[in-house]
Amino acid sequence: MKVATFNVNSLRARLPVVRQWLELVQPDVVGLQELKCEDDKFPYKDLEDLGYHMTVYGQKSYNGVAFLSRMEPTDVERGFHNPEMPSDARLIAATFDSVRIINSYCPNGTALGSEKFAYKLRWFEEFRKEAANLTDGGPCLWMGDINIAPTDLDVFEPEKKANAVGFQPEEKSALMAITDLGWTDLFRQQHPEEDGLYTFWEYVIPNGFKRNLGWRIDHIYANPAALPGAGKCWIDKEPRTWERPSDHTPLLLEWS
DNA sequence: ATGGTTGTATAACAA
Repeated sequence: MKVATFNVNSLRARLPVVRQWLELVQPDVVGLQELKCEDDKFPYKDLEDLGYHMTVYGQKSYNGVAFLSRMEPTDVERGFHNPEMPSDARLIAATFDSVRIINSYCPNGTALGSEKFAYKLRWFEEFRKEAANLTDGGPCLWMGDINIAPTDLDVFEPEKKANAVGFQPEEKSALMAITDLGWTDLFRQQHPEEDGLYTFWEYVIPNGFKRNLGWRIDHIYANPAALPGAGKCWIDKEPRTWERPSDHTPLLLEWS
């Protein structure tokens, strides 16, 4: 089956792009991020004719994650288990046939030294704790907008990013503390040397997409049990070229 | 050059 992750930056604003892309690519499971709507404003009726189950965890204005899937998922979980964590809608997990998929919209961090930056690090630490047991069990994929570029290959002009949120040593360490437990970055595994392969281009940089001034911050990770099922992993840049695009573009995985 | 754009609590904030 074809699995995808796509930060849509408002699903309602992105309906034409998302519909066209679903019809063109025919993915079996899609993890969406940045819905920017509450559950009761989710555009179920605008998507129902495309034949997807919709499993939603939304909130007002910000964040929000969902699955669109051909098959009905089981064992849906929303948010962290830890009740001490804020209840922002950034995390949804479900099982599709035999594979567990975690779809996350990791915090952006906003600015160095800010409360939101501290929350980002706390969020990754909590995720590390809660996901620690998942690398020992059955097949599991972790995907989404990770909001961290792991290496110099993953961002334009890395030498100028000393103060850039998403490229700080403590952010990379927070991500590595998770991936070191046994998560493989499938796209990087398949493109171990190549730079300039991005999933996100800021709106604010003039012609940033055309000039390929981007970041690879959307990832799909496989645990050890999921590795044998992982086929090709690729970035689909096409929807970023369409009218009123998201600032992100989808990352896909062939899974069997 | 601390700019630029897009989205949502249509004012200010988030990204």
